Amino acid sequence: MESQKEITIYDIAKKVKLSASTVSRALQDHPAINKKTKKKIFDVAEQMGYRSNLFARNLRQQRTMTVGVMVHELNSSFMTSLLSGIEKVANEAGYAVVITDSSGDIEKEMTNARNLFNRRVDGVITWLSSNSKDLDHFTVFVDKSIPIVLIDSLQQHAGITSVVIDNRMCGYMAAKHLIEQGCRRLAHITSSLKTPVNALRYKGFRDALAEHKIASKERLVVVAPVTEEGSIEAAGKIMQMNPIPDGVFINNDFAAAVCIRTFLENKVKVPQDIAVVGFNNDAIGTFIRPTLTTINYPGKEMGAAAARTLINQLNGVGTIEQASNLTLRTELIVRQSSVKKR
Amino acid sequence: MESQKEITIYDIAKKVKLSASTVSRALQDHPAINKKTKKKIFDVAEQMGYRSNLFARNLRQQRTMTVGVMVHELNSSFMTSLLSGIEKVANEAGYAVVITDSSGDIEKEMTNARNLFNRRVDGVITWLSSNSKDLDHFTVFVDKSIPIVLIDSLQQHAGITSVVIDNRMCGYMAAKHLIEQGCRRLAHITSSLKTPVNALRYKGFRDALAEHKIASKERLVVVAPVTEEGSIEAAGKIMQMNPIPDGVFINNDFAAAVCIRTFLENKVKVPQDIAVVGFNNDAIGTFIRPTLTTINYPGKEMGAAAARTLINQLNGVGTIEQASNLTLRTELIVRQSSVKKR
DNA sequence: ATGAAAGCGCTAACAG
DNA sequence: CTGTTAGCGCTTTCAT
Repeated sequence: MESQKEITIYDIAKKVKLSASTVSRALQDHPAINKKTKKKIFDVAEQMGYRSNLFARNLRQQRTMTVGVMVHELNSSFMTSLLSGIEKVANEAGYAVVITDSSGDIEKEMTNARNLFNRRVDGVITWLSSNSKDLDHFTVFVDKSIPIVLIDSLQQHAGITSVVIDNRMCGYMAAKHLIEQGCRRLAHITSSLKTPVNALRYKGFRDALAEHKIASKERLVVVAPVTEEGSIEAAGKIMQMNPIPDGVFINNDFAAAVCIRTFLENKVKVPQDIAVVGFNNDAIGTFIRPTLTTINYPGKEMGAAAARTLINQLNGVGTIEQASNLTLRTELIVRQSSVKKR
Repeated sequence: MESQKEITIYDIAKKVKLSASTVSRALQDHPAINKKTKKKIFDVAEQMGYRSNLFARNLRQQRTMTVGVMVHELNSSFMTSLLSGIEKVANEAGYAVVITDSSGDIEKEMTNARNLFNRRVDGVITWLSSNSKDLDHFTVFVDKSIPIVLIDSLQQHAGITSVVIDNRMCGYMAAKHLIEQGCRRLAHITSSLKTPVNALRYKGFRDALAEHKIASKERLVVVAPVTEEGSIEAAGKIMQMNPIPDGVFINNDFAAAVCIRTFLENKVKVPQDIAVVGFNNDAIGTFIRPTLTTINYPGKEMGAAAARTLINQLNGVGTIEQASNLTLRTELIVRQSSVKKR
């Protein structure tokens, strides 16, 4: 059927009776080539079914037009948004995206880093697990001046850019909104206060309380894993508080959804008795009743921003120092679960 | 700090006073190389910070150890499962995974195919949008004998393998289960009967009815888009039927969740008045009350199977003809929404 | 405006 | 067991 043999620029050169260099230049739209010559070469290339050989070009140019993406778990819908943002920007800039998933395994993470390194990716975007990990496996990249962009990580490291959201502001917005709805006894449910991200959200939460001269009591904080059982238990603890809080900021939409259900099952009205603000803007928030007030976590935008930052660095636009930390705006999405006033 | 210059096998060869070929062979663990020599070469390579240059190797071997993944929309959580399955298998076999997303845009899909082609991916895995599209942009791959695996598509095309689930069986299982629960008047909600996938599910549904000598009435089928509004409307239509159906198979978990909510809001009890079976095994199914009986859609397994099939083809194990259609087992997950009997 | 020639780093006959 | 040699397809000085 088809010729199995790949067409090279030499084949084209022979056909048009010119040198390979000229063909190469024409194909790159080099200015110093005669317009007619170019057109002819393009036509012949098309007709012969030529496709450029990227490795040969890569080998020559010492770059791959590829960005590596390392994630520690390929499961949440946040991941899809992130990837989608990265893919869009990278593709538009002519870069391919290769993904690796370490499934939370630190060994595999190192292997993946090594593989990407060997594949000579031009840059790396990575989403580490939330617990503070050291960045040793990235030093290979740093040493070779391969740019790295970290997503949602507060690690500070020379030569590494981070794309984050303003977590303190998120906590602040959540609490402020609850206060504006008339809440005066605010609780917080979180999976842990040890991670920098969560700690910052809690700090913002307290800042808002302080600003409104509301005492923030540590015993109104419930630490619980983000599981169905954990959240039911957390909701139980909230309901046992005396007096019961009139507003709660829950650090995760799924947990918030379970809590709301638990509250309602126990005749605690939402938002009348207790107003609820979640976190993430998961699809679940619009499904449940009352619909869930939450803070949007802009996954796709973060992915896009990370890719854009990386590519700018690759193009030498904007030095690494210039923006070693990019903070994206988040927004409060007000729905029914928190609105006490009309 | 570090030498910016890349170490090549020549540098190693010079250091150990051997030829580059020997180094190359040693690094590949070639059997015909002295153990001691190997060890020495490995050590020196390690110490000099050598990393193999994949393009050079690719250029030489005419393959990239890369599989391309094309999806038509990078948003559902099904996508993440799929990718996760693909990534795992591909990575274990030493392949990198590059993803592209066409965002439902047919133009972009063709460009992506072209790009992957130019990047010389060794094989392609793709998930097309459900409406029957022609496969013209894949002929380039077929012509060059680059294997392609289609996911969840019933397209039949020479040289293209499909990984699918048994959709007819899914519909059959759903209906059979409802019948076993005592339902005798079964309805079906689907987004369309025109897609082959949905048509097959409906066929299975009817087959089960026929098997139990239950009349299947076309007017008990509701076609509605999978949106909140669409599903509320569909639920309304079901409730207006006279007599009201005592069981319904809804082709999507989200739609099923909305329907259940709508039923309950209208004092139609689930499962007592109407038993519900959904489809997909979304996370939402365990969250709602009653919890949702559904059919598991094995995304990760499909991804893994697709990758495995592809890699087998690349390795020459199992010809294309041998398994041009791989059907994965699905299972019914029984939860509260369908159980009438104790 | 075009060509000649070298070389990117690696692998695989072939030869010893 | 190891070395020699050629070449994968492309880009890019340096000439002309």
